[in-house]
Amino acid sequence: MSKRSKGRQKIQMKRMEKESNLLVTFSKRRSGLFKKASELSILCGVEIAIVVFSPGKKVFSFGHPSVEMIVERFFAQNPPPNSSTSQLVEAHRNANIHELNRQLTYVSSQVEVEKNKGEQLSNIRQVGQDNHWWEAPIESLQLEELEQLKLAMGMLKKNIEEQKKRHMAEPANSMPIVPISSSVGSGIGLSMTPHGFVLGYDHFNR
Amino acid sequence: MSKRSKGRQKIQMKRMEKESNLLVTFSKRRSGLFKKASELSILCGVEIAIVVFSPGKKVFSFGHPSVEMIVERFFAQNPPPNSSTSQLVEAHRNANIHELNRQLTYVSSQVEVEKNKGEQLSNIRQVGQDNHWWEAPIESLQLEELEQLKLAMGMLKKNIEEQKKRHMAEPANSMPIVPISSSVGSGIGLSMTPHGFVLGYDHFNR
DNA sequence: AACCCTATATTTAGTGA
DNA sequence: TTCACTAAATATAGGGT
Repeated sequence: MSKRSKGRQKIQMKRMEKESNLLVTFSKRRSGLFKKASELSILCGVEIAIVVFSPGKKVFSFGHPSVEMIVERFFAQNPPPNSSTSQLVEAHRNANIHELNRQLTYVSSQVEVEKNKGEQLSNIRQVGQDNHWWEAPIESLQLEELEQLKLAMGMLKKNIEEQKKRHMAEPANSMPIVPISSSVGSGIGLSMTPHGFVLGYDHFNR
Repeated sequence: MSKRSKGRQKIQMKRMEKESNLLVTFSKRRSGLFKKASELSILCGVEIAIVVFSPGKKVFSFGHPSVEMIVERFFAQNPPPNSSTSQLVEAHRNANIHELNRQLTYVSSQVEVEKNKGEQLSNIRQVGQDNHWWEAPIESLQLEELEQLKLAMGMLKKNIEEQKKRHMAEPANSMPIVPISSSVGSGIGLSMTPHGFVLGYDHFNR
């Protein structure tokens, strides 16, 4: 009970040996990667999409505003040679699911608004019953609500994950899910910095 | 000169105010994000693609094996039976699952931030911890936002249920993970590659 | 804008429950 | 498999050049 951990250890940058650790690491890092992407998106107000195939060949994605939108943008700038892809995107755009997407986006925006309000929140007051929570100053209660929301989100997410898993994914096998994605753009850019490796010309000017 | 630096400072999770800092931050974080992606790819031997639009609207991408390939794989997993329409619809459904997942990830991260902020901001008010609104209606809480969320989630789940029914056999594809490549912009081609970037960058070491 | 530095903020490998 | 924890490894604001 004294030394319970040796702390984080340095690892070689090569494929992990132990499959078990690999799986755990994948999960942790994927999560961290998505978080970073989310932060980048928020902090800089930019669009980003990520698509990852897990060791089990399942697919995971992150996108803001959405993977589809980014794909569309991509193609809008640089029409793809292969039309099958664009067809998919096209079809997707017209899909009925748009409604659902819209709703989630809406909820998301609401949370965002709430966040900002909460920031300047230190003491407050009323919430007219007629006021929409996001339009009127909110009180501390919201923090609890957010707390609940967070919890609920986690639960629902887990639920979805569960359903997804039950249906497709599976024991040591594949059974991929097929989503959307992106491709090349026309811009130029890409300039890995730190120590070299700059290509392209990104003159961040507006 | 005593203190040349205050060290890393904590920042709010919201769009950065100062455009100048935003640009610098974007550059740094994009770089970090790509590095993380690269590590994930190497450590776990998985495929991943990222596309980001800079504040200046230029495109940056990372991909292993390449963004294009991953995109293709995305759509290629399920070979077209015949009707392009059904295929598209099918792909669309699958895509939706991930998109939703992605949305949840995003919103959750936002809520998380606010939650933490809220914790240190107040302890006022306590909602019955055992009172889970999604399991039983709560009286004192007029959570319109949660209502919205729940509604959206409900639809989401319903939608997934449907997809499940429609979704069945799907040959697991394998597709070996190939070496490198990835490209940026229309022909420029340079890119970040997990196994060493083709342009000398000291294999991510500090 | 790209880098360098430094003091912190975050992330995460390894372990145990 | 999912959490929780801890300490070491990294990532990065902020400030200079």
